[in-house]
Amino acid sequence: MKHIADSTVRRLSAYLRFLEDFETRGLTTISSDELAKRGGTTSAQVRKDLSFFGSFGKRGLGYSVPELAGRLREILGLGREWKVIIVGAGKIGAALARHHGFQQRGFTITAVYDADPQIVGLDLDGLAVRDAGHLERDIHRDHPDIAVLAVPEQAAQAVTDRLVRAGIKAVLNFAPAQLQVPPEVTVKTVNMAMELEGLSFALTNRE
Amino acid sequence: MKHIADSTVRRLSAYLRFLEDFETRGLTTISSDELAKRGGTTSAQVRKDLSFFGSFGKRGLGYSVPELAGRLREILGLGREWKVIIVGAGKIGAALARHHGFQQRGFTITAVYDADPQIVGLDLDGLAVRDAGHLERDIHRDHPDIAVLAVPEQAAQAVTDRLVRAGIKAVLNFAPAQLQVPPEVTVKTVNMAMELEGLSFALTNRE
DNA sequence: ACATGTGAACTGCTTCACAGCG
DNA sequence: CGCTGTGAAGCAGTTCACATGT
Repeated sequence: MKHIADSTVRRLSAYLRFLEDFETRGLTTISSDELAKRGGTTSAQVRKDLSFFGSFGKRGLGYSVPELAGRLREILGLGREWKVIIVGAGKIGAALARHHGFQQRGFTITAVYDADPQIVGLDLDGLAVRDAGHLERDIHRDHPDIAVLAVPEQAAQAVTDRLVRAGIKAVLNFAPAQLQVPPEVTVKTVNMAMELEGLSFALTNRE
Repeated sequence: MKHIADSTVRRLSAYLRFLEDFETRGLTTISSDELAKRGGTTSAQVRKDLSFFGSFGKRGLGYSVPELAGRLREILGLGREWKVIIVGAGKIGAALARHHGFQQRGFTITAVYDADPQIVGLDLDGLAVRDAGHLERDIHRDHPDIAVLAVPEQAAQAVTDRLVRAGIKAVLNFAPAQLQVPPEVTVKTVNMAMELEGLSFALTNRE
């Protein structure tokens, strides 16, 4: 398949959210222009984004809401359950483990790990924190698809190396570190410090 | 000033992190190439990024670590304290309030708000959760610089409108919503659901 | 008539390559 | 000589504009 830009995937994800909203409101068709307005983009952008994957619309009419939503779920790989493990049960890891919003879209948290004996064994809304020493064993047994990394900066690369060696192919990284991974592994990094500094820059340099 | 790309600012932020690491290790000079390797980019990119703001290096030698770190702090606006309020003290908001990592770089959490009477008054590591009804009054009195939005999706736009009307110029948004704000307000959105879907897409469509 | 789908034009970020200077 | 600083070239993502289909 032709390479799809990251920005395109993010917009597809946004379109799906809007379509689900329209779906619950009982609307059956939508135009690229309406979709664009909700997503803060342009109708041409919407049509171009969708065109990478086929022709889903009817000329002169627009798109069928349920059909397009279905196609987007397919494209984004949301037609199945993804097993997610959380590594690091500190403040952020624990908050994510307790956050039940992911379940909705098919992301199931199957385990939470920590290296601190004080934390191992704690209950997080029904999930017992496991010993990080068992990561490899558990990954070989349970085959989780995605690892959420919420460990301290200094541990991030070492833990990532272990996850990759054990077969993990997708990592959502909350540590403020630039992770090195082989090309077959996908990493998305959420760096709150960086975002705050981006705001600091904007506040400082606005004219 | 010439417009600076978002990607450039994010890299500057990363360079600063590496420089601080070098600083603590006592190194005094660094080349664009070393900086590039740590940041997963190229030396030309590093030099181009810096060139927007001046000429900080010595030809044939590289950059002075403390000097460049200082210049980057200046550029990013980190030479001062930024007052940050957190709106929404649910799982994510509370975790952020307790996360002391922000303090390090000059971001001080001055208040936390929630609309739920069950939550108002709770103590989060020394910060009492305030009633969201007092947002406007407090903003006029305390002049916070940045608002972190950690409220449910349905409330996100309405709360943003209140913040903007009260004078907030920078928002870090954790709600899965596309916020509408006037041009003088900067918004950065962290959308974990979208990141997970990006990983789902990558896992589904890798060849 | 109306909205899609798509080459072509455009914009802007990244990479190249080399002149300039310590 | 080595590494920076920077125009020029290259490339990728966005926008334009219109032919196409209903």
